[in-house]
Amino acid sequence: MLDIKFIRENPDKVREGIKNKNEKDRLGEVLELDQKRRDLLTETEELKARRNQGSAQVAQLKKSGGDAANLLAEMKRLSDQVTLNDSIITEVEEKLNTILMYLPNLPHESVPVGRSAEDNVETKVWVPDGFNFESTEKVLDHVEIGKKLKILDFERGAKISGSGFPLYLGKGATLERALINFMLDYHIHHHGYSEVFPPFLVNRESMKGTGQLPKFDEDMYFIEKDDLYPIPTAEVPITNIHRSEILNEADLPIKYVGYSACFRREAGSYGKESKGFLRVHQFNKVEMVKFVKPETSYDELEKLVNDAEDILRELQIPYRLLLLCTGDLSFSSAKCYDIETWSPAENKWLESSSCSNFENFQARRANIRFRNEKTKKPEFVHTLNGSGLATSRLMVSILENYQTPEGKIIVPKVLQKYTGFDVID
RNA sequence: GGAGAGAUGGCAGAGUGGUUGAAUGCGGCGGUCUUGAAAACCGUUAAGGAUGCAAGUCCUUCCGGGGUUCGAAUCCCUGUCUCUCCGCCA
Repeated sequence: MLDIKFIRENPDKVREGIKNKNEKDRLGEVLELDQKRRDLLTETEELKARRNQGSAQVAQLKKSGGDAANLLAEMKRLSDQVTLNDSIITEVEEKLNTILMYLPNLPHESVPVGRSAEDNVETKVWVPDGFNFESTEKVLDHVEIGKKLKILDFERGAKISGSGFPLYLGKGATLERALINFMLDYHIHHHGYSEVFPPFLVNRESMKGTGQLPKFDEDMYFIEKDDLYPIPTAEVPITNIHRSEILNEADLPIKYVGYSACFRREAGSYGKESKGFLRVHQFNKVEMVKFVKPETSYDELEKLVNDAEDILRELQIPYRLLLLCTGDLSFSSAKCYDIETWSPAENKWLESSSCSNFENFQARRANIRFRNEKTKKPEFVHTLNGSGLATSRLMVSILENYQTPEGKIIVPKVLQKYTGFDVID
């Protein structure tokens, strides 16, 4: 959520940011409602002040045994007016708030302006020693090799739940588990994150806090009976750990890493793009979340990206880094890097991680603050998060990049102590 | 799922309709004393909003929502959460 004061004072900046994000501009309505609200408040608060004075007078009169009948009648009228005004104010505030909740975060000035994914900027490509994009070796895609080695079974997953719910079998299941454990351990021991294991179902407030609601209701699974949402990412429960709290400045930055299953409806996607792991309703992800002081958040973003890259370098998976342009930036984020891993069979890059700085957009929604030691006043923190990483697309890259000509899979060296085997055949 | 108890400031904990935004204690901050520190003593210490150049003034908030009343932390309804007991259960 954007600061209404900032909007009021910088309407042009806000307008430009919204436009660059290809979002709908409802600034006129916002400014109008804001003005209306303030006018009503001023008027009503004056009435309330009079009511408070009157009430004190009544108390005084009663104590001294005087007659308060006339005063009480006048007070009644006053009070009715206040009640009426309050209900109008509530109405105006609700309207204003609804629009504000649908306004996107503004892009940071360092983000390239662009319309779509075409305009994203590739900032880095990393490949293991001896890697060659032009390799002519025949590689089975992850669905074929998964079936052949009996480690992935998309058909039976579909039978159990529906399409997009992968079933891992045997060494495939072990490899998935190993990958998750490796990534968690690495972030905990090499990057200083503390581990959390969050709930996978969250309430409405949590979903609003991180920005999934109200705008993206259609993308979420929802359990109506209990009013709970299966999480689309661990970002939601982990960021909400500190909802409505005032943190100690000395404790910042706070860095959490946690695993969760992620549930996404992915309504409207179909065809080739959704084959196998490429687009699924349930996948596994290790997520990093940071709460930081505002002036450090862009440095923290660079570190966050590097933490995610470390995993790929350890796994020896080719990847590239994209700086997203304004038009491809998500609703809540001010700046975002995507990390894409290489799929030789698809002959393209697959998004495996997304690392974002939300500045205080989420902190405002979720009311997450810290007490500034100098001013003694609470201020909003900046929140960041990044996948470190999602296993599904990463698994595609592993199964394809570690394939031998005979159709076996070599287990990446760093995962071997987690799997207990070094080859899948 | 059933029965009961509870939710108050950073923490603990008073307060059952009228200067209670809230006693008291702890903690924090500033000061006195001290060579320094501790102790003791004194003072200070919530958040959000409206208005104003500012000083300030005013409004709201005692888990959330609704109600009664001139006036609600306090009374009524409702939701959520916590605790205790019973039931069920990985």
